[in-house]
Amino acid sequence: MKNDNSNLRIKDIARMAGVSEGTVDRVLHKRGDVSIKSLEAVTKVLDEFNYTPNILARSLASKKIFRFIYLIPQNQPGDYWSTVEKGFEMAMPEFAGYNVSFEKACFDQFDVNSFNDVADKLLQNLPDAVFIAPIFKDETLLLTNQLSEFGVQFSFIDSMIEEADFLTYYGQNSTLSGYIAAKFLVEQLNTNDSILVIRTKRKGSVSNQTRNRYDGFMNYLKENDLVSKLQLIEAELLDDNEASNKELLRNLFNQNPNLRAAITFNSKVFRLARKFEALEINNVRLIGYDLLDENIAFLKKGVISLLLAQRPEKQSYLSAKDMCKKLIFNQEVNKINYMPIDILIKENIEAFMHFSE
Amino acid sequence: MKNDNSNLRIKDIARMAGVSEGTVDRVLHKRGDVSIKSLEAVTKVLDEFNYTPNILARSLASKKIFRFIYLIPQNQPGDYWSTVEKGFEMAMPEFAGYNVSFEKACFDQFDVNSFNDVADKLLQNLPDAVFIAPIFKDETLLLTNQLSEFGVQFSFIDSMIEEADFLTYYGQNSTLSGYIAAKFLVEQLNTNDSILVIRTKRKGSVSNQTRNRYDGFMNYLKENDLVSKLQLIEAELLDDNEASNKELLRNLFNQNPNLRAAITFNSKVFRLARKFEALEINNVRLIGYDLLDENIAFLKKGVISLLLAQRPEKQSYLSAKDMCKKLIFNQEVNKINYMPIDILIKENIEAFMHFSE
DNA sequence: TTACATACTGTGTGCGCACACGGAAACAAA
DNA sequence: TTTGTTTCCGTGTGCGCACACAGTATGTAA
Repeated sequence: MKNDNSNLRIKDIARMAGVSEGTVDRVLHKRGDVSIKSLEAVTKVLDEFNYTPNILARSLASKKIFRFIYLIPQNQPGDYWSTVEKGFEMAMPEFAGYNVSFEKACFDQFDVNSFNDVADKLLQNLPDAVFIAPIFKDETLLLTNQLSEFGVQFSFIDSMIEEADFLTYYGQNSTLSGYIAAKFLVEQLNTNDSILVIRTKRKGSVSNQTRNRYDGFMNYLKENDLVSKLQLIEAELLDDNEASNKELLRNLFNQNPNLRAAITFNSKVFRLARKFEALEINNVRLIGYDLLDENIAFLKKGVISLLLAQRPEKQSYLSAKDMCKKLIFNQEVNKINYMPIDILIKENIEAFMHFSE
Repeated sequence: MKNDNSNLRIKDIARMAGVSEGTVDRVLHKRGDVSIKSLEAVTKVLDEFNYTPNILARSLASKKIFRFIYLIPQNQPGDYWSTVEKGFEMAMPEFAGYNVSFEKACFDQFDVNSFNDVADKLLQNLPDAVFIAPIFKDETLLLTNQLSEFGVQFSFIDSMIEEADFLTYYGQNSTLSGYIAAKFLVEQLNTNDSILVIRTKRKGSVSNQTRNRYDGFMNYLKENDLVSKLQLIEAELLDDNEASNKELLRNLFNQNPNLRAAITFNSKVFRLARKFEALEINNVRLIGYDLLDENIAFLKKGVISLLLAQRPEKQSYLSAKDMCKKLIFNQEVNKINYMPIDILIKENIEAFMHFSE
């Protein structure tokens, strides 16, 4: 290719190839009805000048409407998945001009049937692209295989299934984020101090993310030979019994005066913080994950020392943007994208939140 | 306004207002030659249906080319200002379709005359928008006053001049970033430990940013009553004498066995790190600013413990984007935007860098 | 020969908008 | 009356592209 002359038009290509604009159009859109001779002539000129269509004109003239659907867990304002949804909502107005429409399809993350239901409905009315949070691995794979078969592009957010032929993945390196949490948690501890590790099972299942974070956490302790020097106390809180949870914590702290740090690997550290506040537990370093409204409030108050975050709204926004790049702008995109692991403390949370709009 | 019917066209507005498309066009562009009666009729319909033009069609039909110019210090690959420039370069292809062209105008940040030269040249051939890093306050104000007079929009990056009538500012809260640096630096120190504070004057001047960071740093120490408990050792490195700098450091460390932490407030902490490496100084917590290539390398090696960053490439990119929002998409933008203060350590730098592309 | 299918190609129209141009209408001056 | 001026308004064209449609050329069968 000679140069990136981007103001070259179909008309110019046609003239140079010695054919009409219609023929060039047929080549560009692989519509057929073109003789081999013409095809070669056009392709040659196209390559030589590295023709790129004017996206504005294309979108203006085209009647094609792109249907994008996102499959994520049902959510409430302020929780994790609502932030993910916000990212898609940010993308909507930006790409509306290019005839992209977004549809939402939520499922119950604790009910695989609800996932299958929306998956079935989706397959009956195929969209142009799908974004999936693959909570249910096997069922998701079933869906994505079908999508591949029909030539429908799809992307993963939050976590990924390596076997599937997805366009992009945006998510966090959870193991690493557990590792980092450990580093900050033990920083100021002395030998024989204790760490409280809270593991909440929700409806009997532990998510991949949560498990990976725990593994990363333990890796750090092992690598730095801290397992023997620090005492690890693992406890499990019940999802629905606030009173007994509080009692449990009270006892734990009474029995372990050296308890100086606490961590939980799901996004609900605010529940722990709430208890800490109620029990007037100070001098305990508390670290958690994700920027839920309630987590942020406790971080600002100083009950939570540090939060690790992963910009969930960017995950969805960039997924959508990449899909447009691929389908509309015909650009290449990067397949696997690990989000930065943001370290948030009382002092930098304000600017961080404000910046994300 | 009734609704946000965005697929309403000029033709529809014209019909509803009982005038021709040309008249609607004249109203939209304030081109005059419209009777009061028509003006009112059109304005009424426009408001009622909250008409928004189709940006794609507008850009396609319009022959206007937007000239954006950015005024930043001359830079070398890998240094701070080159990252700022990268942000503008990222914006270029994204907005090229909308007929936006970017021009670069660099000056010597230690020579006010060079700034005045480019400012003069700029005024002789007025662009549509200007982005300025206001290194020289008074001279910048002289320029921006002229720009305001001619109705040329301008934005500040890195730092701002409050008196000027700028469109946006993107930059860091430097005082806060100094405060946070102090928090992380003293975290693991004991009473009577010493902190080395390196202050490099470049060509006799200290930038606002650097001074603010220092102030924030001292604020933290005062607020936490550490000034008396920790010993502060201030030293000044020379810009051009590596050998004597090394000697100076060697002596400092010999004389102060309690030296456990070091910090410098400009972006060149790698120079300090280099000396630390050469002198085989370990066990000293070193904190610095900004993600220069060399800083990152020392962070990964463990010589630098922590870097505070401010996403300079986002500052310029978002400035450019906001300018387009204002001038082309006719959207409102937020005036003052503090960047997040990113906390980078060995473990999370990789994903952070990769993510920023 | 005509009729008709096949293979390919060029032209025309419209997407929504910007903008030039040529007018009409009303009125004043000659 | 004619001529000119001012004020206002509608129409036509083109931006680069997608796509429908009407062709032309050639071959094949009746």
